[in-house]
This record gives sequence, structure tokens and C-alpha cells, in this order.
Amino acid sequence: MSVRQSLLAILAQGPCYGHQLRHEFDRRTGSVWPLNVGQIYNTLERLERDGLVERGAADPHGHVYWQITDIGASEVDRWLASPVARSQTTRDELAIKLAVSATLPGADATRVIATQRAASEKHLGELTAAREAREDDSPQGLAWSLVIDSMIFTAQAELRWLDHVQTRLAQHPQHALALELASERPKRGRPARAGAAALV
Amino acid sequence: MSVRQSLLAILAQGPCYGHQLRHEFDRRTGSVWPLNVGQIYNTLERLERDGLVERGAADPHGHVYWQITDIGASEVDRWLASPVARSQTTRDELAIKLAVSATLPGADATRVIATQRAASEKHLGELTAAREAREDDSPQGLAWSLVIDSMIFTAQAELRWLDHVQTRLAQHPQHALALELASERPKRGRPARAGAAALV
DNA sequence: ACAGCCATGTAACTTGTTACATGATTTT
DNA sequence: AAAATCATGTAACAAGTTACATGGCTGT
Repeated sequence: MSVRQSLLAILAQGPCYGHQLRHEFDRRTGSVWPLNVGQIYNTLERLERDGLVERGAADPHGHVYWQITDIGASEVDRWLASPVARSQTTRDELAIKLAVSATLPGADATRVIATQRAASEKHLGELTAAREAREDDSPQGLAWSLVIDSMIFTAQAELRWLDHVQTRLAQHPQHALALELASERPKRGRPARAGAAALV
Repeated sequence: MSVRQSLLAILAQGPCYGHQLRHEFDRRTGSVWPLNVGQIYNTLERLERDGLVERGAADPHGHVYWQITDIGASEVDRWLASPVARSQTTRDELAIKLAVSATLPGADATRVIATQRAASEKHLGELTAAREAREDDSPQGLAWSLVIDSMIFTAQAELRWLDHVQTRLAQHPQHALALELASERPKRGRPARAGAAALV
């Protein structure tokens, strides 16, 4: 949803045409996430379908300006006023992967962690280097550095978690997590149940 | 990709039928991310289409067992041996939202941060409470707590970053990030360019 | 003329996700 | 008999992403 919402929020500032939207998105996010141009037009058509934007007439240059509707504007307000709903169903790729691979009797969770750790550390190093190499006080530079900082914080948390997992696994007997496939084949309608956990 | 890959990895342990796969995924990820049953069958059909699994005959109970192919097994190996490719194109919803909203002259980035901070803090509190409320030394409990820990680490990083952003914004004059729409309408083929940043 | 970029658009596809239909079996 | 659960499946959709077609303008 972030691309869609971002484009809509930019349109809330005034009418734009396709390539201009791409440019604006790039400026504001520090050109960190390159956006395929085609996606702009797809997204605009979907926003139009949903009544959030309107297609204006082409200007002399052939630029097709799009403008936000009232519904679209209120959608932007709603977006800005509500927090990003993390966690509820948001799946974390690494957490899933590690949880699953740690419970596979065959797979070596320690190796998975080591591989990931090396990659994450390399990534963090690249981010830090890029961060220090660039000194830029412009609004764009500020936006860029904040996005990079976000990635740095995330990478650090990832490394901390990896170490944490390794420590906890080391405290348990070999492959304490390993789970065989539930072998009992449940008869129709009366299978064995495992305890369910409620979080949210 | 995580659901798809996880189901494939589970199938690498032995043939399973649909509901069994759901159950296995739930056990291994601590029932944190509920998986709609329909998704299992969709995913299985797509895996079959891609030649990674094969559909077996139904057993007397009517259970349709699926088994992994050689190609599927090597895909699992590849998955376990390669790190999760974070960061390259992975968009961070919150980072995008904050970067965009901070550059909107109309929007109040401080308020966005405050709203998010409250939500993230509440979320972290719930996670911590759930974490402490459950004492479970079973393999499932261990898997569950590792997943919850991952969420806790992530939430903490999120809070740190939010504070960091707020601090940095406070050091700058009001709305230092605000970016108006590029007003100059570029003539076809020769628009004004803004400096591009290279990271990766 | 040609290469390169700007600009709009279209078609196809991926993964994730939900809603719904259908039936069997077990519990109450 | 009714409710609940297990089980398989189908159809549709959302958002993201890419590849491609087409044409205009500009600089060499």
C-alpha cells in the first residue's frame, strides 16, 4: 500500500503527471527505492477506478495531469492520522524463515544464522559507509539520510536478534526445536490437536 | 515468498496434505501468523505448476498427499543456503510514509511521528506482556518466543528510529524537509534534473 | 540520421489474501 | 437433528513489479 498511498499523498499537493510523480517520489524518499515508471500508470489507473483521483486533459506538451478527488484527499488525511499497522498480520520474512528452518530436523539452523549474519553485517557496513560518505544538508539529503538511518536501525536490530537466537539455541540440547512431522494421521474430523497460542 | 518457501521446506521432510501443512506451519511459527486454509491449496497448485511438488493419490480418508520433487528439494537447499535479501528493493512502509509525509508542506510530520510512537509503544508493551505471561519450554514454545522476540527487537528499533527522526527534525528550522512540487513544467525531453543518489 | 531520454500506456505475471461452496465426520 | 470441525477446492481480487510498444523531442 505504501506506493499507492505515497503517490496519492503527493497528488494532494497539486496535480501531477506520471513522470513528475515518479520524480517527486524519488526526491522525497532519497532515491533509495527506484520506482518502475510503468507502476505509476498502473497505480494511477487503480486510484482512478477507486474514485480517489481524476484524469485531467492533456496539456499542450502532452502531459496528462491527474488531480485528487475529495474522497482521495480524505483518504490521505486518514492515512496521515493513523499509524502503520505493523505486527498484526505483517509477516517477517527472516523470522518465518528462521523459525521454520530451526524446526526442520534436517536443516542446520546454526548455518542459516551464520549465513544471514554475514549478509546482514555486510549490508550494515555498506549502509554506514554510504551514510558517512554523503554530506548533504539539502532537504533531499535530509530525507535520504533518514531513510538510510531507518535501514541502519533495522539492520542493527536484525543482528541483535540473530545473536539472541543463537544464544538461546546454544542453551538447549542439540536441535531442541526440531519437530518431526505429526505422524499420526488424524481420522477425518478428529485429529490430534496441539495447544494454540493467542497473542493479539 | 515466505509462505511458499516455508510450505516447500516442510514438504521436504515428507509428504503432507493440505490441513496438515497448515498445522505444521502453525506449530513452527508459534501460531503467530494465522494462515488461511485456502492459501495452502493455492500455494500448492502454484508449486505444482512450477514443478516443485507433485500431487499424490488420495488415501482412504480422502487426504491428498503432496510430495516434493527433486527440483523442489534443491530449491529448498538454495533457500536455506542463501540469506534473506533485505534492503535492496524491500520497501519499508513506515520509512516511506515518514519520508513522504515529512516532505509534504501541508502535513505535520511531528504529529505523524507522535501517533506512530504511541501505537508502536503500545504494541511493544503487548508483546512484552505476552512474552512474560507465557512460560513454555516445549519446542513450540521456544519457536514462539523467538518469533515474539523478533517482533520485540523490531519494535524497539522502530521506536529508536522515531525518536531519532524527531530529534533530527527538531534541529532544523520548521519544516526543513518540506518540498514543493517541482513547479517548472519540463518541456518534453529536457526537464530539470535533481541530483541522483547512488547507494547500492 | 541516430542515439538517448522523456512520456504514456498496456499486458502479463507474482505472491498474498479472502470469501465462498461442498461434503464428511464427530460431538452434543 | 444441529453444531462444530476437518478437509478440499474454486474464484476473485489487491498490490507490486516487469517487459514491452509507441512516439516525441533533443543533441550530436
